Amino acid sequence: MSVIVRFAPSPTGVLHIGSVRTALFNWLYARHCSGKFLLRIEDTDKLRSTEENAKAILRILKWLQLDWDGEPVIQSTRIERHKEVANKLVEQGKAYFCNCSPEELALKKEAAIKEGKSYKYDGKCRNNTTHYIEGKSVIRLKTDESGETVLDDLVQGRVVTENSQLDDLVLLRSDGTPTFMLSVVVDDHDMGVTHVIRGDDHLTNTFRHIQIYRSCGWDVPRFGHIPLIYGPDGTKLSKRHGAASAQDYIDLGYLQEAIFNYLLRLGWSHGDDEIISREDAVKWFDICDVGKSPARFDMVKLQNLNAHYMKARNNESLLASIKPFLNTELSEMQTNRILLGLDGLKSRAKTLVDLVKSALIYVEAPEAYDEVCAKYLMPENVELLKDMIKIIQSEESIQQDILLERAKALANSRDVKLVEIAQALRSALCGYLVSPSVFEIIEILGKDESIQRIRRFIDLDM
RNA sequence: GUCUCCUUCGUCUAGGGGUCUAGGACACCGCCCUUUCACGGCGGCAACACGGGUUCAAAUCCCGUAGGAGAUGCCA
Repeated sequence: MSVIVRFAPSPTGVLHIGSVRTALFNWLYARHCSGKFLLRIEDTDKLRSTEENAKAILRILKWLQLDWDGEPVIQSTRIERHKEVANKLVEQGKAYFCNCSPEELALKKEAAIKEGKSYKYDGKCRNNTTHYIEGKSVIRLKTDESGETVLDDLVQGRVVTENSQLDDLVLLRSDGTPTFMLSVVVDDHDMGVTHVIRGDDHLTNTFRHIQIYRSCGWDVPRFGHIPLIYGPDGTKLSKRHGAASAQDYIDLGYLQEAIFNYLLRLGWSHGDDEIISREDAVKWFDICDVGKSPARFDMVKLQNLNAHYMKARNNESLLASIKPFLNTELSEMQTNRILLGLDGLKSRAKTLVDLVKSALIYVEAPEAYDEVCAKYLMPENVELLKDMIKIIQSEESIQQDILLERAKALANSRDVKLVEIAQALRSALCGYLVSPSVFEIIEILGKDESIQRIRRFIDLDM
């Protein structure tokens, strides 16, 4: 039997980073098994679903290179089919019309809570031969009242629930629309899904889903409930923790391969391997190896991985990734300077945002200077800078090694440390005191631009 | 409240009865490299939630306890 999995996000909001991991695990499992990875957009909540959200989901999956098979299934187009299944269950006596009003049920629930009892629908309409009332009736499933339902979960292991815990869930709402419980089961069945890999928050729902499968007489797929991702405080990762959506991480300047690797290692591992390529991930991944315990999201570790993957990228592709973060178009000269400077820049950055900030030295002269730079405007430092201007002017080649040697000689003759000259130059060239090698920067900027920046700095009144 | 699940360094994890004086990675600390800061190299700190069993032997199996999380919708 070939494996068919699916990712079924609802476009009611932005794509959560936890959902991305669910998508990733589904994709990996499908590719590992040479199976199919299907996509279904669960847009039945028409009030909250938007076209933009749906598009954003597809865009992010593409960005992460999680390619899906076939066309995405749009759940809202399948409502008639869902209704058909619900009505058939009524005909077969496996479901029934319930005319209890939401208000009535809310009261019962409130009363139950007051008494400290657990609430579940009391099945008032279950044995009535109630007739359908337009706009009022819902269809409820006749859930097994006794016995137990066993779930042999691929991740969580064997989980058993007493059927008495389950109540008669709503299949079709009073407005005639299907609930998630119904839709998800019907669609998974119709799409031929063999393995349902989803977040752990669905685990208890699964017992209800199994009831529906059985009532319909359908094969129950295998389930794998992956643990949720927590924030640093150990509760479900959310907006409150800062970045929670996939787009947030893109905007923060994380590379696709870093997010892939990070999410992969959250709850899954392969011996001592930390840096794992897509190919190896596909080769090694198995849903059974996913851990049962939830993991906390660690931004710092993501940053470390991101730094690694930035260093691993070639400069052309890094430049392409940086461009969306720049608010100006680059001239050819600026582009070339950045390309040359990227080696020195990328080992110093954690994110693309960092990288862009530091790359600005190759785009334009400093707009402002850090206060600490003022120190290098003292007369003796200005003298050093003037000497450096002479050196830069006189050298035929301003190759960084040569400049370094000349600067060392200058330091010697003036009886100062090289660091004094370097920091003075850095102030002039960058406007701050942390950067790649100043001699490299001079080489890349060229004689004219370098001298111009130094002169401008010397003339400053700080 | 009820149901379900989870618990190894700060974090992600390896481990599945003896090879565990518990391994790796991130973070942190120190040293080296060094024109700054990074990178890189070397080293260090640091964990089996607790209590009972089972066993010659338990991080590993069982039972409790504690803590945490999720579910408990005519949301998905």
